[in-house]
Amino acid sequence: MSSSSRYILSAPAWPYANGPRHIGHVSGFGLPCDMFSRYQRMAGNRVLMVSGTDEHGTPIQVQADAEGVTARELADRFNRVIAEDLTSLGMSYDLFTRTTTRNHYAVTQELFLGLYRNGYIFPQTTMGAISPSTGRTLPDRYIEGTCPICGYDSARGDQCDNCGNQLDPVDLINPRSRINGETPVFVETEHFFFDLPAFTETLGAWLQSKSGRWRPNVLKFSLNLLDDLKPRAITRDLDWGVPVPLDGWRDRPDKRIYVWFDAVIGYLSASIEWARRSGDPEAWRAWWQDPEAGSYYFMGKDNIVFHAEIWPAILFGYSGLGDKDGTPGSLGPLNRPTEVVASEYLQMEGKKFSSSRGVVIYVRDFLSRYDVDALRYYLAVAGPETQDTNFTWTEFVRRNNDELVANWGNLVNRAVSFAARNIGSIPEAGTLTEADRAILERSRQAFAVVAEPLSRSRFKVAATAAMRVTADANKYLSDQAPWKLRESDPERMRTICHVALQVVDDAKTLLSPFLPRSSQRVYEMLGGRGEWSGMPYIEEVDEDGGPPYPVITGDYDVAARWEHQPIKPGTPLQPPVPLFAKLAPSVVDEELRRLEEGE
RNA sequence: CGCGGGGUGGAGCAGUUCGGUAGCUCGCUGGGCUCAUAACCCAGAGGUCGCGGGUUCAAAUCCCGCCCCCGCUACCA
Repeated sequence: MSSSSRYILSAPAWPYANGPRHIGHVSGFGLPCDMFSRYQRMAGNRVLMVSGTDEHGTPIQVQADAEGVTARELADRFNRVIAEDLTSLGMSYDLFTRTTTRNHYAVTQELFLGLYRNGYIFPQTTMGAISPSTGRTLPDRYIEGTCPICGYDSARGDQCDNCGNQLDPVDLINPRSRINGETPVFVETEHFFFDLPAFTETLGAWLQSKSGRWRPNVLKFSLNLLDDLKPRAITRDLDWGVPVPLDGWRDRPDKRIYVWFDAVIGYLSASIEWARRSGDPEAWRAWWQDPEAGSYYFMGKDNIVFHAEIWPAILFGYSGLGDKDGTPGSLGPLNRPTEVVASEYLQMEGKKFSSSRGVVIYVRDFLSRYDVDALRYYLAVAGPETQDTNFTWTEFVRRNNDELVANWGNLVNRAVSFAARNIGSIPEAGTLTEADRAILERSRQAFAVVAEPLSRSRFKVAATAAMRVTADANKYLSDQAPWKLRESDPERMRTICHVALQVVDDAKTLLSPFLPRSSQRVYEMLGGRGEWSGMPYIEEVDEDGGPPYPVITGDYDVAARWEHQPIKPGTPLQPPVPLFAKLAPSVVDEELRRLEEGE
């Protein structure tokens, strides 16, 4: 490991365990984080990428009730489904766990206590809606009724869709539960509140210091939120969740910590779980307490408030750094996010993704028909990086055929098959011409050119820059036309092949963060052995003999390095199998028909 | 209403922070090549940068006003 090696925490948002993942989900939190992490590892940094399924909260309880299973059973099911989805995408998690582990409960309670002791959490009695049949909190968004302002009869508990006014569910006329139609009762209930206003100054200064680094939309949005910070209830009347770790509360079956408070703590608890599984229980500290360590959080834009406001506030408060000061909890002070990387939304053929309306393509279905790297490429170059973008099958087929296949796949194919047929192995380079030196120099410089945007999560620019190398190489081959030199100048032909294969090798390195699977194949084509791109796998684990559960993990200490590596003359070459499959135009119609049938 | 994002040749986008008459990946037209998954290479056509004002020697880029699209509200990132 080089002396410039940094500890990098890669923190992709925790998918909610209420169904399989579709490509809109993974376009925001998943694949961007994996591309970033793979690059950082190749650049020699110590990456820890942790996440898991977020399994608490009312929506899972409601869905479980509807299916006649327990919340735990529902969470178990989708935890496994989601772990499989993410593994098949090649998401290089060091640990993908879940929020229903004993470890997570303990860490969540520790952070709650740290904040409580520092005065950032306080109890307060409020009026809350309760479902009379279950006794559970009925969140505002599950209540509807007649708007007291305009008389619209399907106003939601928090806002009227008709007149746009903000509402309080207590004021609704004829309030009813959206879950089962019953009339909610409003009762006095005691809850714990997180004192967000106590972090206004701290968060403001912290956010200001990120100016120029973060994506402007994230920063602007976050700064705006500061004007109106209110204490936030972080417990609910519910039995599905992490118990409140205070005397008189600990054993109550009807009070639990709010799902969003415990979900963000997952980043820390998963790091601690990873450390314990790795054999050094203290190993997590390098990523959370080393002042030089970086932490990068990836999510969709709807999660900005939790990652740029609430989670930093929790970390400040636990570290004793809010407006009320305090002392760090027993884990010690914890690093705040270096950057919150939020994506916009992916649309599906011009519509919002909707599983119930069938406007959706699930990861599993997608990958059963198409190459994972084709999806990764599409989302790298056309994903919702700074604005909403539209996934269309036409565009997917086009990107796959005209860019991935025609440009990169074809370059590999023509370069390797020509050399294999005419030479049989990687040839030595003879005397280099001006053109040879130019293309080699360009591909070598590309490492810095691509690294710069990649390290700033500008994937579109980075992937395009990497693809430019393959276009240059295609041009080089056409200009040099080695096929004309078979008889007249075999020596020159061999040099050209050497140069072309070297650039192919460089390009496969440059494309590895985006296309790990195909880069592995090119690596093998050119004589590489063992693992170039580390791939995740699922492992069954338990906690001290407790119930088993699947985690995603992997060994990513592999051959891939972010650097030009000289190819080895003499390495035998075989005529290659095409790297990517060209898609028939009929794919568009087939998929659009599937979409229509789903609706 | 408010907040955020966007409106650039046929498509998808970059450029707007620190103004100097427009770029990328494709498509299209014509030509070339034949190593390669009819892939590759060259040339060309195609844009008054949403609309209207303003500042300036000069604006896609700064200022003012307006229009339209998307999201922040929904089982859903």
